Amino acid sequence: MSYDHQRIDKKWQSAWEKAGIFHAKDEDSREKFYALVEFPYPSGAGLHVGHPRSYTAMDVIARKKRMEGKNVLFPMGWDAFGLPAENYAIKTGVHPAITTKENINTFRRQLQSIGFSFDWSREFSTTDPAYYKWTQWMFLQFFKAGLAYKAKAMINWCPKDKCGLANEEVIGGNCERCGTPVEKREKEQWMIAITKYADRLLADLDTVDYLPKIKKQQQDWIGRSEGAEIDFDDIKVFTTRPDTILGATFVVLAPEHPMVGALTTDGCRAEVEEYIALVSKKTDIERGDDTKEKTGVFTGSFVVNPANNEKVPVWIADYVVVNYGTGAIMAVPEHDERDHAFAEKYDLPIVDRPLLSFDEALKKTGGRKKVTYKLRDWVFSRQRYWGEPIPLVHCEDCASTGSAPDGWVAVPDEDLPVLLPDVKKYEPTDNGESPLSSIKSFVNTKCPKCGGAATRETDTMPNWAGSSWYFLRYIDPKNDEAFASKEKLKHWMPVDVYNGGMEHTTLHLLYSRFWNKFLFDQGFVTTSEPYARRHSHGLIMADDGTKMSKSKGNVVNPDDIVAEFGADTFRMYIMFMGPFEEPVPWSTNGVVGVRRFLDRVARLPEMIAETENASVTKVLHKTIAKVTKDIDDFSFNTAVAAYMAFVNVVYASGRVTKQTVVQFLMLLAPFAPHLANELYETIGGTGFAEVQPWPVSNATLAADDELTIAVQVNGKLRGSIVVSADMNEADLIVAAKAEPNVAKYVIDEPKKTIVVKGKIVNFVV
RNA sequence: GCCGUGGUGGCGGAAUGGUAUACGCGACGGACUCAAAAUCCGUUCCCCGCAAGGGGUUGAGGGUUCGAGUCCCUCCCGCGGCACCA
Repeated sequence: MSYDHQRIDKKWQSAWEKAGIFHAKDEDSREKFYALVEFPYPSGAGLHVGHPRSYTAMDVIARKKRMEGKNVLFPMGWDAFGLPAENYAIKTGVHPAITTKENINTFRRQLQSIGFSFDWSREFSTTDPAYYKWTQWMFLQFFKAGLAYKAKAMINWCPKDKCGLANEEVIGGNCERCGTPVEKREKEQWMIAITKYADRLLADLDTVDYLPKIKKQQQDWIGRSEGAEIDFDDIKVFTTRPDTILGATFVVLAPEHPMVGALTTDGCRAEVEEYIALVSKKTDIERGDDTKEKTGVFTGSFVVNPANNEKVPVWIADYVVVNYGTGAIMAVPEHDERDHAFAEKYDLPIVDRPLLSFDEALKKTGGRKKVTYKLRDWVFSRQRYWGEPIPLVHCEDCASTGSAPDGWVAVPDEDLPVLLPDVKKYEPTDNGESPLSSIKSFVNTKCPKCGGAATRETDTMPNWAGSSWYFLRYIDPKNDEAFASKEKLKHWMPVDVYNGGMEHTTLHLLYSRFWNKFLFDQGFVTTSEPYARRHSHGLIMADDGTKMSKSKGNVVNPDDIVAEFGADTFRMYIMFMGPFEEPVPWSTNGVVGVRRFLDRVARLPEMIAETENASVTKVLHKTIAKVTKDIDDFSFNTAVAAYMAFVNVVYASGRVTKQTVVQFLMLLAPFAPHLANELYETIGGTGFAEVQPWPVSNATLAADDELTIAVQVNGKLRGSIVVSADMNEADLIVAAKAEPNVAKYVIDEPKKTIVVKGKIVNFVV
């Protein structure tokens, strides 16, 4: 009998839905377990095979935890603000809300067809006004705490998306979304002071269980370095090597440094202005290219090196960046490669002077210890339509009376959400204004504070806003009084295991940790860290090892695999294809292999007998132990291999007891839940597999009574002997020596005999 | 350039310092069949050998160890992150 996957998949999916067995209960005496996957952006292309890799892994874990008696929360929702829906609207005129709704329906249908055990009763989208009401409310908490501020700053600007970007959204000098090289633009932007949390975001990594590479990447991104700030007259420089200060023969400012104008002498002004104009035209990539020759220009001014009172010239060069340290450096050509190259090119002195100690240098110069971070504040404004409106009003009157500093007034809580208005045109503008700015009825409003005429902020939030706190909303998704009740937060947080892509390590993962910490400080959430454990999955590549892409036409659609081979085959193959953290190529042949395995499983009921070989019982208990451990370790591929090995043993033996089959089906249920339920029902089981207890390995039954011991001579394998497991060491050595082939090599008494229990006897002769 | 990570059959991959190549794919052979498919059973790292057995093999070269895919050193290649961050 080969199994009819289409019938079975549907049957059990609707049975689960009807019984509501995946609904997490807020009041429950069982221990809670919160399993989280990154919620998807519901794109028009539908689900990609990459999505289910993460979802299947966490579904396996969630299903196992339920069988182990945990109260599991495993939710799903939609991160639906973002550019593709907006760009589609520009092309077709269809409102993003409509496309988003359609795409969500497609995604939901696809996810349900794979049989994920999500609690659909908690589903929401970040674009729901009932949700973004709280995103806006949280932004106002940042604003009220002084952490959200509007500032004129050089920001990253994507000329294609016509939108400002956060530093985290610039990948290798290119726009994270579209790959276009970013430009620098000076713009007034809402910023959030994530840098105030730099030290805690770094230090608290010690309190969480993240993959080491994830921690490392966050540490590098935060980029803490200890050094000193030292005054060369009015110029403050930052250095990690104050000990080298006697060799500092010039000072370099970044071209954007505020003191450049004042320091430039009339004689040098034309040249300096020309240089600054030249630099401002460069993209980040051009400027960051350290293989190119360094360029710079002399300001005409000199300052005093406080360590030796020597006059040193002040230069401007774009190898110094304005927003790190103080934007100014002391150049020590003798100790720094870059300074050396620059000094050689412009014929500046290179001197070898003795080193001071760190403290000596500070004392001599009046310098201060200083810690600097590479992390920058979060650029939070976007000049696009399809995002949460920033809930602030600008009032000139309040600005002039001083009742609202800079005139920015928060929209009162009772007026939230500030709804996204309908527009006719979605096009972003070249002048960097949001499309919302052309809607008079939205822009013109009354000041909540003084009642006078005022205008709304027209920038929207980045798509990272809604995803920064969604894990909190799942806990209490229908609450209208708060984003989530304190009691429920206390019950469910933190997330026990969170899986997602490495590409979010310095974006979503960092932002949401920060966001949660802020809410914690304000007393709104109960844990300082949102995720106790973080894991990540590798990309699924096309069968030729390249990235799947629509343009190459090598994208695998999960629908096709589910329809042809069944949901369980799809799930198990995705888990079997390779180590979970590594990128792996898709192989349709591999899918066929897993389907063959499930066909073999489907025939197990035909082999049921009154008794079974001891080898079958033994391998069952070994398999239970291995699979249990492998799932906990995210080692899903070897768990699947263990299932296959078990079935191979049963086939070789030809018979198996019903009891063993039931145990095996329960063990299989997290990976292949539809087939496990069907077969369980076929052999007379009652109730869902999902509510059966997780099988327990019996160590006595799993133990071997006979062992194969490898016998080595000088570390080289010369034979093997089968002995009873309880044989003592002396007898074992005698038996090993007696092995005929070994005896040829071991004639005299061995110099040394090494016995590795249960594995090896090694004679050194 | 710096940091991290990896390199194992024809392919995807497995292996707490202890029998390298589990499991799957592919290939080959057999059974079943009028035949094919499906299924079931075998074989499948390389070399020598009828066999017993022997030799070699985890990117290259050294080392530590009774024993190294695993640990250490040097080098080569792939992937990821950061990238003039002072």
